[in-house]
Amino acid sequence: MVRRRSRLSRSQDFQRVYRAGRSVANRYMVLYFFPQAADQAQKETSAGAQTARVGFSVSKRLGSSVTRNKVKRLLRESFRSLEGVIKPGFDLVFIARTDLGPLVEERGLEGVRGKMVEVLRKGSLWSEEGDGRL
RNA sequence: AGAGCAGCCCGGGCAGCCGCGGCGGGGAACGGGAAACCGUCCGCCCGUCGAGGAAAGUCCGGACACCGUAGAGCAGGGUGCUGGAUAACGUCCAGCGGGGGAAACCCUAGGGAAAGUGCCACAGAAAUGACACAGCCGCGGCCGGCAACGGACGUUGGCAACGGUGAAAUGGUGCGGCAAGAGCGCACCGGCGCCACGGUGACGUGGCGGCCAGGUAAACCCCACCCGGUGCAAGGCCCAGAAGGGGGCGUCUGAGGGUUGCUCGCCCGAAGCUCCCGGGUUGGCCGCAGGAGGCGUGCGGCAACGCAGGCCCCAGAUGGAUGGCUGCCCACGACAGAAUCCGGCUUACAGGGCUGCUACUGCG
RNA sequence: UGCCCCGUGGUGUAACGGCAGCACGACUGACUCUGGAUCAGUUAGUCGAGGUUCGAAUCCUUGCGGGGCAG
Repeated sequence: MVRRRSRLSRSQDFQRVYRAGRSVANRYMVLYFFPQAADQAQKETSAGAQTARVGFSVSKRLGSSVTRNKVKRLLRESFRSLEGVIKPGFDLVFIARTDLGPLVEERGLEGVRGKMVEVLRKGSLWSEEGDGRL
C-alpha cells in the first residue's frame, strides 16, 4: 500500500488529471499524469520531500471484487517498488484494462511491474538516477 | 473393510523480511499559556487487532432512524395440516396425513370444490343442471322357417353392464340376482356421514348407516391470521457558498399542504403557498460496532430453545485497508472480499475430519 | 450500498393455460450472360433448474444475465 498522503483522495483530483493531464498506454493499462497543483506543490516543498501522488482505477469489467482487489494490490505493490525512481511532482492515475486480469493470473507481480515500467518510460516519467538503480 | 443414509466441524499451517488500515502508548513539530499543562498534527518508534461459511444473491423477518400521527372502511400484499420455539419470520423443532425406498431415511404451499363464478383444448354420444352414439332386453305386427330361431321395422317401454375416446366418464373386484341390467342384494377394499374411545390438537382405532357428491383455488374467490410508509444515499450536527426574476391563488367566507392507492376522518396553516426560468451545494464530524455477541458449565425440555452464574472483547474503511518475497511441511489450496447491525432462507465450493444409524457380503 | 424493471429464432416483435406465429435477415433452388428485384423452399427460438396442472412461453419458487434510479 501507498501511504495515505501520497494517494489521490478526491474525485476532483481524478477529474483534474483526466481533463488536463496527458496519457500514455499499452495493452494492459493506461496512465494519466499531470503536474501537481501549485498549493499542493507548495505544501510538499515546505514539508521537505516532494513525492508523486497516485490513484488506481479498476472497473467492474475486470471481474468480481476478489479479482479487482487482486489487480489493485499488485498495481500498488508494483508502484511501491518503483516509487523512488519516478520523477517527483506529478499526480498519476493508473487505469487497468481488461487484459490486465489474465496477466495478473499468469505472471503475477513481475508481469504487472514490467508493464508499469514500460508505461512510465513512454511517459518520460523515469528519472535519470532511476536507470542506475534498476 | 466395502455400499448407503443422516448430523456436526474445518476451509492450508509455521517461521522470517518489506508494506497497509484502526486503536493505545512513546517521541518530534506547531499553536495557546508565566508555568504546570492543554489542543492540533505526523511521513518516526513500540504494542495490539485486522474479512466469510457463505462476507454473495437481496428472497423473507426484525432492530434502528425519520415522516405536522401511523385513525376507520374499501382496495392491495403476504401466510395457510397440528402443537410449540422466537424480537420476528415464508425460519426452526416435535408430531399428523400423503408419496418414494429393501431399510436407515428422504420429499411434501398440505385450509375450503354441498357459498358462487370461470375453465376442462383435441378426441369422444356425453366434460358436469352429464341422460345416451353404437347397442342390450321386453312388447307389437310383418317376412323366412315344420319348429327352435333368425331378419328388418315400429315403440311418449326398461337398461347403462359391455364397445370405442380421453388426463379424467356417478367407485373397484368377486358372487348372487334379472327379460336385459343396475349398490338391486351380499363380502372385502376405497370414499362420505354419525357415534364411542384415545390424544391439547392435526388425527388414529372400533362400531353403525347408506351409496348422494369429477378435476382445477401456485384460476377468480371464500375463510382464518398478519402487514402504516420510507430506508444509514435513513437521520443529526458543524463549516463554507448562493441571485434573483416572472406568473397564479389567498389573508378567517381561510389559499394551499400533509396523511398509502381511493373515500371519510384527522392534522398543519391568522400568512403565506404554489408553478416556470435561473443560481448554489460533489467539504468535515457523528450515526459506526458491547451486540436478540461469542466460548464452555449447570438446570428444565424429546427437541427447537429458555433460565442461572463464569470467562472473553473479536474489522470498522470512505478512491475504500489483509499484499509481496523467501524457507519448510502436507491432502499442493475450491467458492469467494465487510460498508448500519442482527436472525433465517437460497445459491457457489478443492478437499479433509468426527459421530450415529441401515441392509447385505467377506473376515475374525 | 439500497431500491426498481426486463428476458421468445441472428434482429425487431405477437400468442384467453391447449399445435409457438409474423416481418427483416441467412442458406438452397428457379428466373438472368451476371447481380439486384421477384417466386418456391429450408434453417433456427420461449434464459437455466425444480414445482402446480391432464397439459406451462404463460402460474409459483429459485438461480443466471441485462438495464435503470437514488450523493
